[in-house]
Amino acid sequence: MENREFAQLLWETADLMEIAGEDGFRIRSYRNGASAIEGLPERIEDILKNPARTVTEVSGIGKGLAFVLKEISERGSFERRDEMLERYPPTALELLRIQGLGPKSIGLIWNHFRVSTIDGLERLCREHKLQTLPRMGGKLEEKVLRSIAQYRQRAGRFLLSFAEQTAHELTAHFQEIAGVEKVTAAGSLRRGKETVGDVDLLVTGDGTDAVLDAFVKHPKVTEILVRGENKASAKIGLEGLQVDVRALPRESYGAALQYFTGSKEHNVTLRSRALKLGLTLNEYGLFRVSDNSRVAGETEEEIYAALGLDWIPPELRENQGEIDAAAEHRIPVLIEASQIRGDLHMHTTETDGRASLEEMAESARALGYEYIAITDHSKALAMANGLDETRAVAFAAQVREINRREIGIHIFSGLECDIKRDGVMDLAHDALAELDFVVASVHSHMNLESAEMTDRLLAALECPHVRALGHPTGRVLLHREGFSFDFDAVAKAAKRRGVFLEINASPERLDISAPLIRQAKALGLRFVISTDAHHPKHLLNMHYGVSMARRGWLSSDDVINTSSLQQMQQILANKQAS
DNA sequence: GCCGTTTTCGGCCCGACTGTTTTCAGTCG
Repeated sequence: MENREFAQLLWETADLMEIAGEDGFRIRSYRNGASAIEGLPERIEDILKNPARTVTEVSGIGKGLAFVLKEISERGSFERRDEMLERYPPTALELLRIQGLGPKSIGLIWNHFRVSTIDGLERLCREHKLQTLPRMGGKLEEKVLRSIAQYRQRAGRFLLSFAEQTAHELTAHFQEIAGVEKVTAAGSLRRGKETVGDVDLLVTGDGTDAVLDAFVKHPKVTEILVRGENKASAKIGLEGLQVDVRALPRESYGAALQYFTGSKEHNVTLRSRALKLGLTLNEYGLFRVSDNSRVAGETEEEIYAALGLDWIPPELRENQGEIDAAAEHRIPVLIEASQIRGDLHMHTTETDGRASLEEMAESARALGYEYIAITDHSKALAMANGLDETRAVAFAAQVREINRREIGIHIFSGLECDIKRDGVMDLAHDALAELDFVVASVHSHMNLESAEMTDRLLAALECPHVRALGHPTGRVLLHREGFSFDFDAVAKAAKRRGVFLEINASPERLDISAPLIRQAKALGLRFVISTDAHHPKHLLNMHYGVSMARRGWLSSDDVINTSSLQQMQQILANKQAS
């Protein structure tokens, strides 16, 4: 069983316990444990199996959770979870996604009406039965109905790229208002998370009231949720992305930025740390408990410093070891987008791309890149007119010819070669040998059993010409989970074979995720960040991949396409031993 | 349920806003 699955069971049990109205601190312990497991670079299962070790080594796992993890490993569930599922049907968890209802209300609704589904809840609202419960009224019924409609439309999350675009638009609009000083996006957008639930915009200056006004009157606003003195919330556009705009006094800008950047778990741990130092932290600043005097608040750096910590890059703020690392000056120097010197995965009109090789090369050169690899599809993707052996060999010759003309950027001949169902590469080895950079990817039969998929990937990695594993989990954000396989085994094989793991920067994929990046880095793997561009404008997606790499604690050394052209030529000339 | 340079017991993060109420619980971030 994978860490993600252990964590999932703890998360959902914690939610059910909250609905049952159990002790909040115990619930928090379950969530802390789940979070710790998700961020752990090693497999829980391995620790459990090793008699010389114990899972209580993991901070956040004590005797109680150790017992729970053992039980999960043995039979896939545990006593308290079973008990909770006897009291509440699992569909009740879905109700937590409906805005306006929390665990207390969901528990109450279940106890009174035995309703635990979205459809049932909708009926209660339409028949005005919800308002017969204490502290519930007609406005709540309306709000819940609206929330249900939106929930059904899009399950509440948005792609990072979409949220970023909305934030840019509003920021530009607000900055034209007189008196506005700073407009900054906080929240999961600032942390570079692959999907975003809502956008937080922080505004300072004298024009903040005008900003809140301009915001709620913005033509794209479809529903105003809150309009207070310091904060306004509204849904934007048909998609219903929620945007929160907060007006702040200048002296608490840093505190608010810190507070609203989150994550929630990071902040909780930070505030505990503050209390131990006799300080209290909120969105207005850091204060002494004894006399309420201000210690810090204008910048994030001074807040972290007052807590004895180095400044922590937003991408790391997930309460997964970054606070201890900051206390011990172990925060790595993270990779920056400006350090990327080439893009090693893109397509052209030769297969399913929208631009020619020359156009892609020219766009990459304009971005200041030193090199690119053209990696069109292989013949298994017939729909995309994938290359067969003859075309692949001819392509390699064509690229050698272009490079002789010195066009201002070096081109590596590449291929995104399909991994067939049985793990065999789509093109013959002697054709692959002609190419500089072969990316191996799965595009078919994604629903194999985990063991079969693992064998398939392991077999592909044995091909001596494979240099990178493309979009390793195959996930498509908000649409499709990644396929299941033994990541640990595959990563170890990739390490042994000298194969690089791709961090696919396409905003719909962002594959692999930060926890997997950390897990792979712990095994000593190196990475390549690639856009998988099918159009010149997609080359600009590189920074999303860099965000993922940063969330995975990577430095420039971990990523091969921060290398100079000369270094890259050496890396690619050095075929791995086999 | 976790944790310990004040603790093996007694703590455990903080505030704004809303709706339904007349003093506050629940939700949200």
